[in-house]
Amino acid sequence: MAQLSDSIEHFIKELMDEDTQIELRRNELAQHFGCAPSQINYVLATRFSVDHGYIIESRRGGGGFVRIVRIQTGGSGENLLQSLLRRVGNSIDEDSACAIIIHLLDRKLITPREATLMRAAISKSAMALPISAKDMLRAAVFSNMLKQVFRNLEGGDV
Amino acid sequence: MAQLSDSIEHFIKELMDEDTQIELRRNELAQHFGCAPSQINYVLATRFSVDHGYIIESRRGGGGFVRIVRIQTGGSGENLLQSLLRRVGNSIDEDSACAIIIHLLDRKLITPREATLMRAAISKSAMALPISAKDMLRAAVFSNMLKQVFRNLEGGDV
DNA sequence: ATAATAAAGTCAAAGAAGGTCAATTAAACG
DNA sequence: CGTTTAATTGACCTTCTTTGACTTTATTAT
Repeated sequence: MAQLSDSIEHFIKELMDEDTQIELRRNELAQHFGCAPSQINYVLATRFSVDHGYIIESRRGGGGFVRIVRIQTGGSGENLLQSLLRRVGNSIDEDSACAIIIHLLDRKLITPREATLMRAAISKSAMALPISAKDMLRAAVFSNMLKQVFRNLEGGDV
Repeated sequence: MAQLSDSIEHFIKELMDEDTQIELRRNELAQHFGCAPSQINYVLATRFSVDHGYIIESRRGGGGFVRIVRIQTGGSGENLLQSLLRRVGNSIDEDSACAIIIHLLDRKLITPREATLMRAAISKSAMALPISAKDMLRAAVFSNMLKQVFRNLEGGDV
């Protein structure tokens, strides 16, 4: 984790901790890490995207800010499943799927072990077959796992 | 054992020693041995394959790395994984796969939640795609999950 | 209003890794 | 020997990160 981007990501997540929302100054943060301000945008784009379960809002000009909002489940978890399934659709690439997994992990809906298991199931190498529609296949497998996760939430048995 | 590949293999195994996991810079290593970087890939592919009990992960770009993970060193686990992988081969039907999952569960190698997750990933409906070779696909996905299970992921980062 | 200033955003290019593959060379085997 | 297998190399590819020049938008002072 020697990368700047990773450090910044970590720093922000520390800051948020329990809170579902924080505001920060892009330039300050950049200065704190001794990097170009646009570096912050990069981190936000790659680690705090909607796929990751965050929404970014901001304002320019004097007194500007960047607000990072962690998307709320809406309680039951049912809504989340639905929106995730919609996001997956019938085709999804590996990175986007990983982002969703990380989100589930962030939300403590799955354990780290489960996260790695899910990643293993949808990884490129798992899809390494003589077929072209890998993303479609991944979507099918992944959707099924997602449904299972949310079924598990309701204390199901095997 | 004058071969370059053998030296590199040996060097890496020395490095790992007790640890079940190390990270290294491909280019550094190549430089250290005065060889082409792709030589490292060759060594990894031929001496640190899953059959040999290792899993390779990597990341490109700045701060990139190659991670070598030794699967379940010692114990009876190693043989189990290997025999399971052999059993799966490159094609397996749903029932056989389920049998394996139940076996893992019995042995407490996976949790009930993980079991359901695995079943979800390889179920008929997950494979419901316009492709004929469902069993082959299932084998690929399932093998990947098995390897994951047997990985030592105490420091489970995702 | 207008100009100056203070943010943040965009995008493309450069840099920093690792990956792939095919061609050559060296070893091992029959 | 000739042939098959293993090792080595190099050219080219893909992915991720970092930076910087330029743009847009908001606030504040004139």
